[in-house]
Amino acid sequence: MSAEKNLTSVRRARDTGEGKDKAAARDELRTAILSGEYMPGERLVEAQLIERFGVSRFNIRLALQDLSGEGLVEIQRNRGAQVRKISLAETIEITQVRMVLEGLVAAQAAERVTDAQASELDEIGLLMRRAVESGEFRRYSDLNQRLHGLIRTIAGHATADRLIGTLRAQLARHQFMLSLLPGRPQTSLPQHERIITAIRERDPARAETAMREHIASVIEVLRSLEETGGHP
Amino acid sequence: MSAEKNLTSVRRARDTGEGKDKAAARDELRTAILSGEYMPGERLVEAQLIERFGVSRFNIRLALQDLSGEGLVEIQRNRGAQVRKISLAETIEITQVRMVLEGLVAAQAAERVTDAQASELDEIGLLMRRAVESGEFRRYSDLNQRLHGLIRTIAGHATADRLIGTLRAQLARHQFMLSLLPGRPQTSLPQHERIITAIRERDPARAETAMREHIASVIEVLRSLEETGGHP
DNA sequence: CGTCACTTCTTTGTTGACAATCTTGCGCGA
DNA sequence: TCGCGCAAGATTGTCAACAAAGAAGTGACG
Repeated sequence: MSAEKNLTSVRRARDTGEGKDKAAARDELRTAILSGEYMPGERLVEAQLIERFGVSRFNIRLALQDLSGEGLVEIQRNRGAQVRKISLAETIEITQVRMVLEGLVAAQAAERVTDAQASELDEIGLLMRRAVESGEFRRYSDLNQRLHGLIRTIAGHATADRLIGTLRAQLARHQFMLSLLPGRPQTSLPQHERIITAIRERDPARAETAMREHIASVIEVLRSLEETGGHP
Repeated sequence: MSAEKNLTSVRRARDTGEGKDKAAARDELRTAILSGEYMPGERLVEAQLIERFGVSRFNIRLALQDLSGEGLVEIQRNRGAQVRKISLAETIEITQVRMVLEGLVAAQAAERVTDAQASELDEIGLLMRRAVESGEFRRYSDLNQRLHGLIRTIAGHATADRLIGTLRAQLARHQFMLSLLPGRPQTSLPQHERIITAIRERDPARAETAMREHIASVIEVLRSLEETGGHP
């Protein structure tokens, strides 16, 4: 059962120059955490992870170390690792950082977008509108991710891209909840359309403003949760 | 000679909950890299580091792993670690990210500044003006760091703070060069004063704009270097 | 009945040896 | 002389056993 997995992981190890099993363990464990399989605060006992992933303890520890660097896991000396808890206050901070970073990326996307990419943006916008009109919220959420991802691709800003990726991962659980709040799609759809329009018209300043307003409205929601006592 | 060092590192290990020698090795190695003791591209051979820091190989590896996460070191499988080279293009990207992050921090500082902190800002501004007038560029550079640090303290934005710290570290060498460019202080002094004024008057939007203009002018300098072929 | 010290067990941290890989220097032949 | 393979050395990657720390259970004492 582990033969094929070993082969692929070895293959990738050759290509990327990473520890053969460490990378596999890290990726699988990250996926497990993001999918909610391990809850925040839950202890990650090395022996259990060894059994689950079939990887040596050495590589498990390296993987945990990596995820600690990504902010998904917290390691306490002699006390092991646990899934990091992220408070609502910290969620707001992270989203604020995402706001300015994605704003930067949107501006650069507006400077670099090609005609082909512009029509791709338009298409996503169209699909989003349809999804909202027909109440397909899950599909809308997927399109949302695809839109932000495409904008990041267009911008080609590796540094911002990497940071946004790790920040988004830390909020994976919260974002999921947010997109399901009542009225959210009706609020965010026009925001998304403004972002698309600004990038398509190659207007960096307006693209940045539109992106920031969009994420600022997410922060507003988070702040309101803070007051009504909606705990993480 | 290593007795006292071991004592302090053990002490800190207890307090922070980190590996006793790993943290020491990481900090010392980072300092060595930032001070230019190891040049970009230079190989960091584990055996040498063991001898230099008097730390076990295990902890040296952990330290290298950490610094890799900070972007100071690049690790290639079976080929060891080397000081990461940062191209001019990447320097620009990193500075762009710093621009938006420090802008965010400046805005939040304007919202939270106390009267005592406001006068401290004023004082730094005064000292900066004096330093420029008397041509003390080294002192001006120090005050520059102190100003940005104070703003970050006032803002109290842990997430942005941490990211800015790692980004600044990656550029440590370049920043040093930049502050010595002819005419730089005359350009940046009024920018700094505008930042101080905006924060003191508790105007977040203007504080953010001023900070971004300040760092944008750094990016302009970098872009000009890019064209004249001023290599990293 | 609660609490404190002690013991036991679980879990993590560290080390040294060994294996895999890369690099370097050498010799051979064209 | 130059290029090519091969072997020796250097360097990193991995593992399994051991040491140390923390957590949990136990029993005696107030």
